[in-house]
Amino acid sequence: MENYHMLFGTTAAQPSSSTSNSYNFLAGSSSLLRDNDRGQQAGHSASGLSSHGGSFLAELSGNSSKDGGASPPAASRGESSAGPVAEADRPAGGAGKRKGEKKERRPRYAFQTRSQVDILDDGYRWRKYGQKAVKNNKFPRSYYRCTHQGCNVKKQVQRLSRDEGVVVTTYEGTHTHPIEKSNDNFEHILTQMQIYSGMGSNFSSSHNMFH
DNA sequence: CGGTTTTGACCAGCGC
DNA sequence: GCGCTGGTCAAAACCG
Repeated sequence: MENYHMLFGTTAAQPSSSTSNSYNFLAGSSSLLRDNDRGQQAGHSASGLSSHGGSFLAELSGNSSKDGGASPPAASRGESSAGPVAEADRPAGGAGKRKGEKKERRPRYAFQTRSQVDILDDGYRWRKYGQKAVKNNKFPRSYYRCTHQGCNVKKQVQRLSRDEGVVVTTYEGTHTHPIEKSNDNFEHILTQMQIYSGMGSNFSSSHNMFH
């Protein structure tokens, strides 16, 4: 992930005005999504989408001061307070077992890529833990989590319905361990995708940036 | 066999 | 307060 950070580091690294300038290309994406919905859910579409994208961008670009650092990292996802008994009580499901854990905001980095494959090998190992169909997108969104112990990094991958070739990947959190694979591989994946960096006014493919 | 994906259900947040 | 939507869990299926 460090690689990504470096690659798109120009956005996040900006010391000043770090709020808005980062991820301008995401703004582009939101407009794309808006284009997608083709006006269904009139009245709801604009506000809903804008709010959706807005929060998305907000979380991405800056830390919301809403909670004000309320929760230190609980660090233990597997609280599993309920034993098998609860399972018997509730067949299939029981997702919301943990209670004490609050939402802690962690940095999120998102970008669009153009690729044929949803899952780009970024050097880390991911385990898929969910898949959900989102509104206004015919392609489902996939949720992945880093399999490394103690590493709570998550990422979600979604493909735009309009542009089948465009894949939006959102990373959440920071890896606390080195990459498993060599970085050469990363270079390899660049050859099969183009990164939309919408900063500035025109698109440029990462292809050119690195070669 | 171990790890990963699949898949339906549950839950929390938000809007109405 | 209800319903919709997105995010997560976990058992079962799947795959090397």
